[in-house]
Amino acid sequence: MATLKDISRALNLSVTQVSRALNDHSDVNEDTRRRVKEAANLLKYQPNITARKLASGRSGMVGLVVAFNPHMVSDGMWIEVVSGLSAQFSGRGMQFVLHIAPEADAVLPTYQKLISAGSLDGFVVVEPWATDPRMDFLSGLGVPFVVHGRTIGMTDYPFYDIDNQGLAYESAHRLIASGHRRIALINGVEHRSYVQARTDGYKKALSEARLPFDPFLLRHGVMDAACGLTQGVRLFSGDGPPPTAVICANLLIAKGVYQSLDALGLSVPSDVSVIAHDDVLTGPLAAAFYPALTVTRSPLGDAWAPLARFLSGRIEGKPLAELQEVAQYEFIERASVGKAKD
Amino acid sequence: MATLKDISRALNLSVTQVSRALNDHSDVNEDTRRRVKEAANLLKYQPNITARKLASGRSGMVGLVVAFNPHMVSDGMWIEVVSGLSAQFSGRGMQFVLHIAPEADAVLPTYQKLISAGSLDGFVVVEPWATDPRMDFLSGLGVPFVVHGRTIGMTDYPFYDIDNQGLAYESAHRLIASGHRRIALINGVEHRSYVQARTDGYKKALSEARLPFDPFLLRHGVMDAACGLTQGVRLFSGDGPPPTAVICANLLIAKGVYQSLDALGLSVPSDVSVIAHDDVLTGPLAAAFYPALTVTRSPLGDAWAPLARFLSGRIEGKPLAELQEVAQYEFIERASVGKAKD
DNA sequence: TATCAAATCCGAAGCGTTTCGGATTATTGG
DNA sequence: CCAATAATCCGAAACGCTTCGGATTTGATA
Repeated sequence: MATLKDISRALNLSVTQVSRALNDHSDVNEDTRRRVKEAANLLKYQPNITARKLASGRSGMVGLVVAFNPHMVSDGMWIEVVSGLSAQFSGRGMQFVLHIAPEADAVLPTYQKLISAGSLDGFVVVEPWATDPRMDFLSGLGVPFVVHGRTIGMTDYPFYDIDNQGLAYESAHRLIASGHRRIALINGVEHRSYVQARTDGYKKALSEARLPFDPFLLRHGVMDAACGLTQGVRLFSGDGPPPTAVICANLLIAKGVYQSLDALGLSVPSDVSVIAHDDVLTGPLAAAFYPALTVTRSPLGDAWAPLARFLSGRIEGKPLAELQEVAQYEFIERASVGKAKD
Repeated sequence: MATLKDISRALNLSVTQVSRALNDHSDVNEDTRRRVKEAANLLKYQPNITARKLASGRSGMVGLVVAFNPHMVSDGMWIEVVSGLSAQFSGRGMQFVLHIAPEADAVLPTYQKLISAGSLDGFVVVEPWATDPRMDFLSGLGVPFVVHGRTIGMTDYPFYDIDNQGLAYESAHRLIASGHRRIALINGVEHRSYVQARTDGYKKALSEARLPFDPFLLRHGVMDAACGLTQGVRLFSGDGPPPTAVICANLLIAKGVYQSLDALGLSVPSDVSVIAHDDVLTGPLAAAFYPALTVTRSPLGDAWAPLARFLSGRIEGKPLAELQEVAQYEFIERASVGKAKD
């Protein structure tokens, strides 16, 4: 483990100058810089980020804190999030670590501990709620963070989000344009901000078309196939009059809905039209929809790069305006939407 | 963020003494210690682990480095591992973090980086191969680590393992005792050390009974239901003469095997006997086997506490003898094993 | 030639903690 | 009453890095 001192000794330079050379400061001779970097390579120098953090306040380490919940065991999305972010940050010479808090109540204290322990430079927070204490907490402490998604209302923090309201609006709007009057929305768990945003978009489309909002047609649940299946059954063979179209918050739900329709002897799109949102997760799902599924599409994987960029930007003190983005989705028309029968 | 200096000032003590008081050193007056701890609480003092690491070489942070592989996305076991370990370490006042390397080749360099960066005290390594470069690498650097499982042969490092050879041996032995002569083993991916150990136990039972080893009956694959299903089909409707019993490396495989037998019109245990190993994972699997499944049982969750204990023991320099354990499994006889027909 | 600015360098302080070596006081045994 | 011992305490150095303020050299400018 070579140190700055070793390099400085070898080159007959001061530790100061070696440090400045390696960190690309301006006041060091180009030739010196070259020699220093050469020597650093030769000696396999790796900066001690502990010492760096102590001296400069920056460690180059950022983290994600999530509460353990039993549901996540079966939900591979976590790995996707963590490895996506990990790759992006290590591409920027930073370290990304995951910390699992034992329960939801422990998240804020865990932040507190990690912060005052002084080992992390910032955090990324995922799956925000419509109103979320985490952002307030971190803001209050002045700790840099970036959010995947955003809260409703004022967002004075960096974030990357997709146009959830827009995609729900457009899905509903297109179905309405095809003559549908009873449109269901099978959404994620309530109070997640993106869930709420989609509900808003859905309602907006309804009200613009002067269609009534029927609570029977709005469903919440964890976004898996089981949810799609059960909600599908309830919608199409339940108490109320069934919808003629359904919007699914993701592909798994759509899969469940297809299964339920199959079981009930209903067919897509002649009996029921379906639109889903496609997060483009890796894994064995998707692809195999028949009839081919019309979707709004925005790859989850597109989020990691901007999230990493925004968080480092925040740490470096860039202005907020450069650190916020709401990405567009793509509307992909396939075969699962048809004219409403009446 | 109070520091030691703040406390020392408030109490008119030296920083040294405050540090020693908080760390339970011997040469500090009981009364002083009490006062110090009180003040620390009052000022919400949290030790700066960055500074601590720099001064003492210990940060109280340990980590797990795993290579990203697409398969893990669908495999919830990771969350289980990470959260189990996380809980145990935080119970010992330590931090546990996960670092995902972009690919298998990047694991060793990632260790290298994290080590010379000087932020972690040690590592836990999981899913060892029969011969595994990670242990050699870490040993060579003198970095503390603990292994979940162990390599074949000399193990001069702390580990927690279960008696894989024993459970495979006993499973095979019992089936042989019930008159079975053709016994299949659907095992995990080759070259994992626990997979190899189980193969060894299986072969040992065969050879003790003077039964031939038939490569047709030994299957390897990722340990999920799909594997159990396909291997089941191949075993029981494939080229070779089918077995009368099958040992499954975990419950998911067993589930797939049950499905395959069901599909082929074979029944348990009259046509085929089944024994599986039960890791007792949380999640929606298991439980629903009919007929009830005979298993060897050793909960994965039992591993986290000893692993954490062993790693901190290693860091504190405890002797190796106290830091190794191979846990016993339990044999649970249920309804899936019967006499062999002939 | 004197002056100034730019380029390049360095010493020293400081980040918050641990720890070594000793200092001070109180206690005990002879 | 003195020396030895135990109980408590403290100053200062160290960990490896960054950074502030200034020093030195060079070249251009007036």
